[in-house]
Amino acid sequence: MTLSDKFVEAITPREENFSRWYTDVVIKAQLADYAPIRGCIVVRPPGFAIWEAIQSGLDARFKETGVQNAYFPLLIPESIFTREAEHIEGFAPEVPWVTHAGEEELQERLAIRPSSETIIGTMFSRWIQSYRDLPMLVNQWCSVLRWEKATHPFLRTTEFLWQEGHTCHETEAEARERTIQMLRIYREFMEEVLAIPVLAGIKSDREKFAGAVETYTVEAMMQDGRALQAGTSHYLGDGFARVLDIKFLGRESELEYVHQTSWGVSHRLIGALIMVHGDDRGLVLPPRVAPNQAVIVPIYRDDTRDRVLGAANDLRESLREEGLRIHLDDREEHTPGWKFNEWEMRGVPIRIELGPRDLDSDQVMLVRRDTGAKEPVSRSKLSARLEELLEEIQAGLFQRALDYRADNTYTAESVEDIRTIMERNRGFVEAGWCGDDACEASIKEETGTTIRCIPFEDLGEPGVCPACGKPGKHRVVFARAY
RNA sequence: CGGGAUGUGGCCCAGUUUGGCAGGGCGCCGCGUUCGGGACGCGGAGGUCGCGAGUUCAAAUCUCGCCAUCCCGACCA
Repeated sequence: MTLSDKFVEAITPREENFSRWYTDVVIKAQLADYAPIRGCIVVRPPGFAIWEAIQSGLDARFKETGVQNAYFPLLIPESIFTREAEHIEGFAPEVPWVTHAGEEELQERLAIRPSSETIIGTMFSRWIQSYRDLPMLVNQWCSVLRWEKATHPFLRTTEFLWQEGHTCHETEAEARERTIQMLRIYREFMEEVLAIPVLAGIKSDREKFAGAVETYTVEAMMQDGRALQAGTSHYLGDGFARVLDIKFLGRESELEYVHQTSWGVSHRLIGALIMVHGDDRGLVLPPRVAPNQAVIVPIYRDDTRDRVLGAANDLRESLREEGLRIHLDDREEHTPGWKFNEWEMRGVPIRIELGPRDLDSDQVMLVRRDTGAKEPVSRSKLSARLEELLEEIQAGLFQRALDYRADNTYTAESVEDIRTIMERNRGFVEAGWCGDDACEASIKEETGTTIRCIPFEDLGEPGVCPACGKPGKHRVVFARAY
C-alpha cells in the first residue's frame, strides 16, 4: 500500500458511498462539525471563509441593482406570522415557538422565523405611503430555523445561514422583472464564481414556495446525479400585501397594494460546491471562491532551512502585493508530503512548492489541485502564470461540471423510462408534462423524481406526458432531489 | 417520520457473547534526529465507557428509558 492510498482511507471513495464521502469531506476539510443540538452544525473557519466569499460576491451584485441591507427580528409574533394562509400552512410543521421567558408564559407565542415575509411585510406597511416610496428593495443576511425531520450538513440543517431579499413594487410587471433579475444574478454568480452550471426555470405549483404566485429556481446536478435546488426567486403577487396591509397612494391618487418579490440562497451552496467539484482526495475549490488561491509549501533540511523560509516569506509577500490570496504553510511539525495531502483535502486550487533546488534555478514548482499536473515556473513569470492558471482551473471546473451534466441528462417518454434511468444512473430526465398535478404526483410516487423546473431554455418539442401519455404542455426536467 | 446500524481519551477501534485492574493504533506534549507525496527514536499527559434509572458484593459488559450521529426510504433553502 502506498502512502497516498493510506491517506485517502480517511475519505470514503465516492463510488463506494456518496453520502459518506460527502460527510467525510465536510468533517475532514473542517468546513463544519456537528453541534450538540439536534440537526445543527457549527460552520468552522475554513467553511465560514467560503460562506464569506459567497456573501461578498452576491452582496456586491445585489447592491449594484439598488438593494440595501437591513436586519429584522428573529422572532415573529404568532398573530403576524399566521396572517397569510398558504404561508403558515406550508411552514407550520417546521416552526419552533418561543412560549416562555424564564418561568413566565408569554402572552403571545413567538415564532422563530423560517423566512421573514410576514415580519418584513409588516414593517413595509409602515414605511410605504406613496408610489414615491417604491420600489422598496431590502435584503438581510441572517439565519433561519426549520425543524426538519432529516438533516444533513449544509444541505438541510435545523438552523441555516442564508440571505433573503424582499422587494415591493408599484406594478406587477416591475415585480416580475425583479424576480427574474435576481434569478439571473444567482445564475451568473453560480456559473461564473462557483463554477456550477445551473438550470434556470419555473417551478410547478406543487413545488413552489408557500405563499408565492410563482417560484423560479436554479437547479444544479451533483456528482451522484441528484438535483440540488441552489436558489429560488419568488413573485409573491399582492397576497402578502393584502393581509399585511401594504398599500400606497398611486399616481392616479388611488390606494393600491404593492407587488412583492422575495429571493434567497443559503449555505447549502457550500454543499453544492463540495458535491459538484470534489473528488476522492477531498474538496476542490474554484479559484474565485477559494479563501486561499494558492498555498506555499517550503521544503528544506536543517542546512537550507533559513534560506528556503526566507525566500518563501518573500514570495508570499510579493504575491500578496499582486492581489493573490496566498498562504504560507511554515509549520515545523509536518513534512512536506503531509502538507501536500492536507491542502489537497482542503481544496486549495494551486500548490507552490519551494525547495533548495528551486532556489538554485530561480523557479518554483506549481501543482494544480484539479488535475494534479505539475509544472516548474521561473520566478520572473510566476505571477503571470498563476493568474493564468487560476483562470484555467476556474474554466476547467465549470466545463467539467457542464460535461458531467450533459452526460447524465436523458430523455424519457414513459414512467418506466424514468424508473429505468433512476435505477441505472440517476441524473436529469427531460420529458413532456401535460401540466396536470395528478400526473406529477404519480410520477413522483412511482419514480421518486420531482419536476425540478420548467426550464427557460428551449428543450425542443414537449413530447408526451410520461404519466398519461397525452401531448405535453411543457418540456420539463425530472430528477431525484436533495 | 419509518427500517437498519453505531455511541469506549481528540480520532479510528478492541473489550460486551460468558459482569471482576479500561486497552491498542493514530493524534497530542517534551527532547533529539528528520523534511521534494502523510518520517523515526526515547520519555510523557490524557477516559464520569453517550445520558438517566435499575439488577448485582461488583456494570463499558445485563434490563428499561432517553439522547445523538450515520446509512436506506417518505417531506423541504
